[in-house]
Amino acid sequence: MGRPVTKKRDIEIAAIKLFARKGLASATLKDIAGEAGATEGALYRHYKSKNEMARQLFCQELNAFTDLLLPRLQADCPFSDRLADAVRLIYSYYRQQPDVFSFILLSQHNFPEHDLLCGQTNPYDMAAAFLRRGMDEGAIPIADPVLLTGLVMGAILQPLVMDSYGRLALNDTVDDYVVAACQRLVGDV
Amino acid sequence: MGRPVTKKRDIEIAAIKLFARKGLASATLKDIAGEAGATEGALYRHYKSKNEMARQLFCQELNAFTDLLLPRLQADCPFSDRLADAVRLIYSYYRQQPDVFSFILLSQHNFPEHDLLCGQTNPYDMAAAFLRRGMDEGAIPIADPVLLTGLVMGAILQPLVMDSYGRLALNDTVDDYVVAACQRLVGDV
DNA sequence: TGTACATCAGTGAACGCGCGTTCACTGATGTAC
DNA sequence: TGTACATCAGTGAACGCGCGTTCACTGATGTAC
Repeated sequence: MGRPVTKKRDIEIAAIKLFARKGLASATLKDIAGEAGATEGALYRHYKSKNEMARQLFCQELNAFTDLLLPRLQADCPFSDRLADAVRLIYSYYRQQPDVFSFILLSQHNFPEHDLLCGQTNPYDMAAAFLRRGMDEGAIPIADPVLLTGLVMGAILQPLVMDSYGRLALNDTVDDYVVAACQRLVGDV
Repeated sequence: MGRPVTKKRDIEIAAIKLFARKGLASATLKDIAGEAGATEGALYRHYKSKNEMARQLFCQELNAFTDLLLPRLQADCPFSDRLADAVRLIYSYYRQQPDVFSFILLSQHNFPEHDLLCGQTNPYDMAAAFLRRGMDEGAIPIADPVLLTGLVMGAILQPLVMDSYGRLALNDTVDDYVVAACQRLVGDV
């Protein structure tokens, strides 16, 4: 039997929460240690440095999410069902773990090259491939898949950003509307 | 005749550029002074502090932009023309001043209360009012204006974000496609 | 026109604070015999 | 079972660096007479 409980998980949860709410640069180790009920030194028992911790948490959480998302995007069902599934998954993931989701969203541009290294795929490439397949299947009109990815991802994610900044209160009826809006956006036929 | 040239404008341009590219917290005064061809002390001849400078630049640039946008949104022409005008203005502004635009986009959540103070209106409220009027006029289906604002703003802005991070190359044909996509998205009739 | 003074953007060295990081130490747990 | 030792998460004080900020000083320009 390995050593029982450590504070590693507490530190991770605290770090994700504070990174999500204050940003990577503004969340200090003092903040994180305080939130986790540990000291700053404890952090270095589990991670090499603050940046290394942030990078590792980012990859870990991003991969956990894309492991759920990818099967939905590649499923064997009509394009519009796959799109609806994906939107609902994203919104449900955000509702269950808002800090994790905000952390991924906010930090995505802070790890320049490691985007590609930590996982086989990143969400943007996955979305572009998904849309490209929809075009190949004749489910949606031909267009630049990368541009359409931007439009769709933006439309899906912006309401979540607005929710996390208190500009919008997400309720249960929202998902259906967003699904329908995305289907209009891609020009579903 | 007032004093001739100072370095104030150089410092502003350098600050906006570095804030846009590195973020408020990561762009240091040393960076900014170096980029502007000045010393760190020179900055304090024009601004009380780094944060004060950032806040002032943000308000100044945001107001300059909304002064252009608002008339388009409130014009006396069909709803779909107003929408198209607004999209084209945004994309043209971004193309002409990418650093300014990225700075506004990135910094928008860093000035909690001053959003409302520095100008009469913020872009999200303006967009929501614009969409509400479209619904009142019967130009688009009734929906939650704030949610629809999120969807539309996200769709419009995300391609610009992707362009600034090199994921997407904006060319001249993009604007037309984005305009059409937004019209589908709002359910234009 | 020339002289004395005021103003002010800019300089560059210095300062002090807050940050990430280090380190000697503690104490609890697991292992060997 | 009991004793000696190894391991390792956690502590908290200390360190040094980089940052924003300050300040005495300079030099150029405008103004008064």
